[in-house]
Amino acid sequence: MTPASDVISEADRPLRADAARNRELILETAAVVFAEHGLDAGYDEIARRAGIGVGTVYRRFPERVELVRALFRSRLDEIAAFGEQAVQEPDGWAGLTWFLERLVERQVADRGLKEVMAQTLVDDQQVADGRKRLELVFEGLVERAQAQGTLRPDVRAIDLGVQLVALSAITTEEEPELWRRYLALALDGLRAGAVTSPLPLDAPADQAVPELMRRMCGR
Amino acid sequence: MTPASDVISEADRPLRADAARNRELILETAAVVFAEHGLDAGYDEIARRAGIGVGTVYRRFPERVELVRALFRSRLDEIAAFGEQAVQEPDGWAGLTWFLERLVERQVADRGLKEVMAQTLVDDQQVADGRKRLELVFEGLVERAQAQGTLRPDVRAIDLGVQLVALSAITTEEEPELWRRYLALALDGLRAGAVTSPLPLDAPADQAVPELMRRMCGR
DNA sequence: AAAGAAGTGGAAAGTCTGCTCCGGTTGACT
DNA sequence: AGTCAACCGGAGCAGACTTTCCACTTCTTT
Repeated sequence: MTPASDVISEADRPLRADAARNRELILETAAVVFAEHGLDAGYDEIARRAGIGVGTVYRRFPERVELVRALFRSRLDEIAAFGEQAVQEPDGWAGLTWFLERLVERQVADRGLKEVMAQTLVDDQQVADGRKRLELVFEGLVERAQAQGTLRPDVRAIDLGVQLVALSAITTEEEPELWRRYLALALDGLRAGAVTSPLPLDAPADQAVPELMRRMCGR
Repeated sequence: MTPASDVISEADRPLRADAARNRELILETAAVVFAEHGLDAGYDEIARRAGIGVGTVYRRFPERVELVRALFRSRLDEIAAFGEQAVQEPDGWAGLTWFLERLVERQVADRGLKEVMAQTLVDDQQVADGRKRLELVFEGLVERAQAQGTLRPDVRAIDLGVQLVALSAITTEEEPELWRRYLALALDGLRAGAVTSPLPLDAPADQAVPELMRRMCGR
């Protein structure tokens, strides 16, 4: 059908100056809108706030996933970097709790980020890599704190992930920091000294996690 | 305009046999549908499953709240009864945890119930009374366990309510009981012995609770 | 500066969802 | 049994949201 050269040139051709400008504008605006309304905010909201037509948004990002990818590829690495920073702290418990606080702070401030971290709308290599990196650093922190005897030995990193997503729903307009109270309670239950009896179920299997996270984010 | 007698007779007139039958059918079906999809499930879903027309549902319950009221008035009392049963147990901690388990079980099984308990769609005296009764019995259980020195003294009943709603989102098709693991973790953080440092914030103020609950139920 | 390719805006078409309305049916009452 | 008000079903209307389309503008190239 179409010669291969056409396909390549079509994909690689640089955007026209005004189109490139608009692309940036869309990304900036979408970052704000997604943070407020989550990943399925309307395109017209983005267009309106950016002061451009809806058509322009659809032309640049015909698939919503593309927009999401473009926005969150770097964000996940940014978050993982916090984890690597937390490893610097010699006290495993202190490092872990510091990391958890940073994570919830981010998720509370950005609903879109929360949804991306909770596995919704994935299927991108780079996003998957970012999340994988995050998982690894998370597991490292957990295992270290357990080795130091401060974190209870019967939890896995995914348990903390689940609690994190649950916690990040605990905010209000008037009391935006409320989650900190419940994080403190949860942390007191995670200390090695808090163990009373074996946990009644195993941590969720890997393949169950995506559906779980989707549910926790409100369908 | 209309004579007063007309208004009265209109309100009091008993339903025709077929209409009464359908009303029951709607209630039965709505109980199932609300349990599955939450309080804003579509009326057509209810109609379809009941094998009747949408119009019939709308005619009988023009306002959704009326349907919700009719369904949940008794349910809340039923739940409060669990609390009163829990008081029988002399060990305050055992009674409280037993009660919490019953609550989450119910909320996980019935999304509509969860939303009603979480203060959404209220403004009915009887529903408000039911919730009030529930609150009181809850506070009683909390205070008793604190007096017995098993529950940490720095939490209030509303804290348990918040954690409960958060926990009841933790379910999956394949692992419906998963919430039990996280309830166990939360409980370990609620024991008197788990206190490490003062909680960083106060429990949410009463007037902040409705918005909080609404957010936690997914908008 | 002229030509044409690329990009734009927003009106209009398409979709989805909640609700109403009315021709036809059923049950209650005499 | 006949009359009529109450009730039924579901086609279809209204409004919100999503997506496409194209006449017009802007940029790039020669």
